[in-house]
Amino acid sequence: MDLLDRDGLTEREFLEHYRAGDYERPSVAADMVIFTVTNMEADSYRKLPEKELRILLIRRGGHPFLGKWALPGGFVRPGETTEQAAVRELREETGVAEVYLEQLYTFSDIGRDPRTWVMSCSYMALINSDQIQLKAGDDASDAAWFQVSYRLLRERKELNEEGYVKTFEYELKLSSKEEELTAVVERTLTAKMSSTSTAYSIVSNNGLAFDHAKIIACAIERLRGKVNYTDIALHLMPRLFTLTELQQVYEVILDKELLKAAFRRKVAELVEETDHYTENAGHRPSRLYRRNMEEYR
Amino acid sequence: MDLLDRDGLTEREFLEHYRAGDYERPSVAADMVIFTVTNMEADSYRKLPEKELRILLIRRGGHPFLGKWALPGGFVRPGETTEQAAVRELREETGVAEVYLEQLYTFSDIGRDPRTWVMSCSYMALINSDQIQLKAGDDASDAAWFQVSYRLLRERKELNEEGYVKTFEYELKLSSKEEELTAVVERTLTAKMSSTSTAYSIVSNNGLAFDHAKIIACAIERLRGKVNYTDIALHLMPRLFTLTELQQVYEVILDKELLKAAFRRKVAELVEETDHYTENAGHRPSRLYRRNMEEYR
DNA sequence: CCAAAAGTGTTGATCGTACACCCATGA
DNA sequence: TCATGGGTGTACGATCAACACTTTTGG
Repeated sequence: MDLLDRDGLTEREFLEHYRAGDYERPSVAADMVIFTVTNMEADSYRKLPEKELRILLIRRGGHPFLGKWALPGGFVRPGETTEQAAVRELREETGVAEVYLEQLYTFSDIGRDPRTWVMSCSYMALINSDQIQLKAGDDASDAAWFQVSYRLLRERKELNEEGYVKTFEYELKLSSKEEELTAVVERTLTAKMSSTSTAYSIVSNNGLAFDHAKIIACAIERLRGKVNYTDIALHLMPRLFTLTELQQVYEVILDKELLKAAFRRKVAELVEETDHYTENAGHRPSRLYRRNMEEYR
Repeated sequence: MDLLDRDGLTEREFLEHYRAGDYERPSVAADMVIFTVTNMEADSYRKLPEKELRILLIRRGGHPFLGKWALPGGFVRPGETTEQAAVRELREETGVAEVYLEQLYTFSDIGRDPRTWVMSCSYMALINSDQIQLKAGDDASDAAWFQVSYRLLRERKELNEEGYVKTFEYELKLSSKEEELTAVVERTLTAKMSSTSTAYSIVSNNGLAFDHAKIIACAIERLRGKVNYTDIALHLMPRLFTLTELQQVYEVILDKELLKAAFRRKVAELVEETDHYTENAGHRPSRLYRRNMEEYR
């Protein structure tokens, strides 16, 4: 089984003498969009608190993009996978270890980092509100949770001789107590006879570093897509929750209102009843549920 | 707007003096799973040819994995995105320029390439049978189209105190005229209270280089998933095709038989009628359709 | 009492599955 | 003529949207 190559070397000999060439290599960063859901206390004692979808951003303390807000992340180190790098960064920034983590997309546009050749392998993480309080903003004022809003602004379609081009413009708004960042991200779908391709581009950007507006847009779209056919949203819930709370989370992710009866039937098999109820709520107590670990997906 | 950093530099000054550190960097390769569908001529003059799903593999001419079969691909060069690298490789290997191209996943396991630190940003390409004949195996006997079969072998589920582990074992079989490669790929879904993660691993592997069995499995799963809710399969069709041919392509991708009536209703809005018909078929002529460029997705 | 939410039942539309049936061709 | 595929109609069940209605609490 010792095949010899053109130079008469076995694989072992080849590897022993292998020298990585002098080709230029990119740096690879793992950047993460960390989602959580928080409560906005309501005025009336009867009303339930409203839910808000938030992501964690870090203020840049050095060039480039000094003072702008960026996704938590960092370079992948030797001996580490991109996923391990993401987990490491996550723990450094939030102190949280066990979360839902999913690779999103690898961005490699030239010039996306003005310093040098850097690709970003991006991840989405979901943290529930239980875990979040442990260690909120570690590096003090340099980290903050921003409320997310992502809405379709405009939709265009142009036909040409070989196909069509569809353009979707989304407005991404991120707001913390002190700041509001806005970006417009465009998704372009180019359909020709024998090809179809999708490309993102940043139309305008106020306050976000690098191409992170794209990455955030990508994450929100993935989250919205998956919410409908997986139990992914349950990773944003504390251990015990009411079905109304779960519905609020779905609503805040999808940015649209859902019907109660239909929603309950839909999520019925994703959750499990407990014998616990909410108390002192100003209205009828609500049964508490937990994630169903028995079935599905 | 000229912010100064800790060293009193503007962004421009900082960038002018920026020197990429001596950190070790990974090589990044773009590897592609190129799918096409071919006809297997049938015996009887009445019968339609059977469709086969195929992917392109290249035989390794040097260490490591000398003699094994690998996905077409190569290192991403400076000044190039991973997608551009994929397009370049695609043209080099097949001579085809306009195809459906989609990024799949970035694999970064340590040791996946025994030579050095290499990540693989993987892509899936779909080529229709019109394009394919132009330039089949460029590098002669070193490239070949392999018929794909990917079947669930076993499914396990283990419960433990903090959640469960589900394991799916798939058999990947790739056959060309001369060779048959087999691999078993395992997908493991680990669900704990506040996290869920999926991991692929190669259980056995006979004839494929690197971790390419994983990449191929990933591509097939993506293709199967998308077939059901997009018009992606149309990229595998020639310009004009019958609905039965399209159905055959769906069947060969999903590896299951579909009902004619239901299928036709489902794809009705993805295609457009033409006034052309098949001829000399040994049975009733069939209307030819083309991809509908008006609507959807 | 009553505001607010918890929770359930019904109806009609849409969609997928399954099956049955008739039509048209050319060797 | 008849094997083979082309093409359509219908019926049943599951799922989902929309709405209406009853129940239960705490101030």
